[in-house]
Amino acid sequence: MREDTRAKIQEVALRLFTEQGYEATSLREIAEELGVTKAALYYHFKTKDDIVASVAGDRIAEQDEMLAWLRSQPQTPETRREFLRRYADQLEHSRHQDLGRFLERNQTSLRDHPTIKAMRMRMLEVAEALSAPDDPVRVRLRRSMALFTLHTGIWLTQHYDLTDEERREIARSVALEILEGPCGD
Amino acid sequence: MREDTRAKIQEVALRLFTEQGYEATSLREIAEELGVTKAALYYHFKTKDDIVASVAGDRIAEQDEMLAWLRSQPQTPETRREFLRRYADQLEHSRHQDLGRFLERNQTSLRDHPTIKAMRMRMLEVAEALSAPDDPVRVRLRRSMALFTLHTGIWLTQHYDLTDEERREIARSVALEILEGPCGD
DNA sequence: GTCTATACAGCGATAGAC
DNA sequence: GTCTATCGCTGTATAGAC
Repeated sequence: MREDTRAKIQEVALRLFTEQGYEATSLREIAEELGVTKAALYYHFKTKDDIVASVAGDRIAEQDEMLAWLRSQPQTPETRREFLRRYADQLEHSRHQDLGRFLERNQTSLRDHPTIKAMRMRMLEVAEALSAPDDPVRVRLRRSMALFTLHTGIWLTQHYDLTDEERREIARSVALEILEGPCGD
Repeated sequence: MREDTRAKIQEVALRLFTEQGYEATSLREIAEELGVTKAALYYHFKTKDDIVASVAGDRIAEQDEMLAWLRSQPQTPETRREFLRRYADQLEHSRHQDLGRFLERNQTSLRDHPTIKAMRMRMLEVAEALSAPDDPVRVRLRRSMALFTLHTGIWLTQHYDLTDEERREIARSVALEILEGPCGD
């Protein structure tokens, strides 16, 4: 019963941070929802930031895995397409989507947070790894935007009457369109 | 001398909010940088949020203007291209770029702020107005991503050794590429 | 009109009792 | 492992000096 207090804190905190924002959510709120006091949270986590860091760790490992795979493959259009599909599949898992939504919505608050900095750096590395060293900047930018479409697309289509699966499918197909440029690079 | 205290507050506040985040910047910081007390700020602005609202007002008017122009034109590829160019030109003015960067980085903090809500709604309306009522969702999404490229592109290319003008030119050309899709819609 | 002085509740964080 | 009590700081508010 007491063993998973830590996990419950992570769960409640991530949900409230995503709904209301990181800074707008007080430790008192989190504690009250769990039926404990603020100070009890400080037994499990050193700081408020620390709650976030504990959740973000897994995601970094996955990004590193994706990056290693991408770099181990030959730089071909098919590799890039396959990477985008894998990336989209990863986003489907709701835990990542929750974490992703949280990070997207709390960029400023967490800008100087080391774990979050590491995650953003990985994101840029991934975007860069989609291009060869001699590709011009505009090609790099276009491919980065393809990656961003997977993240943004699901949010941008929220106000249409679609299922989540349809949203993902549309985001995926637009991302693939953008990836290789007009009339196939 | 005292007349432009208000303008100076807006200027300093917007800069600090952008650099450090909205919630992470205290009114004491802003006041100290201007050589006044916190309470002086409350003479000029009712609340902290109110400082933001006062800055965002101008931008909403401009968005409405852009929207009115776009809706008054025939829905052709050339209209859309021209709109993207005008939008990019507007972004060039540093005041808008500052405001844009600020908003981008403080989405959560300001989510429930009425003026900011109005701005985000305009942004989505603009993205929607790039498409006809019977365009499929994937075409709408692609065109929205073209618009976003103008905002994001300048940030994404920050770590290359380019002038601001080169960055804008690249963002503009990639946005135009994305706008009309593979092999020109 | 423009600002200072002062007060207040709530915040993240810490110390120490149980 | 959780509590109470407390710290310095925040945004907000008002009374009153000039």
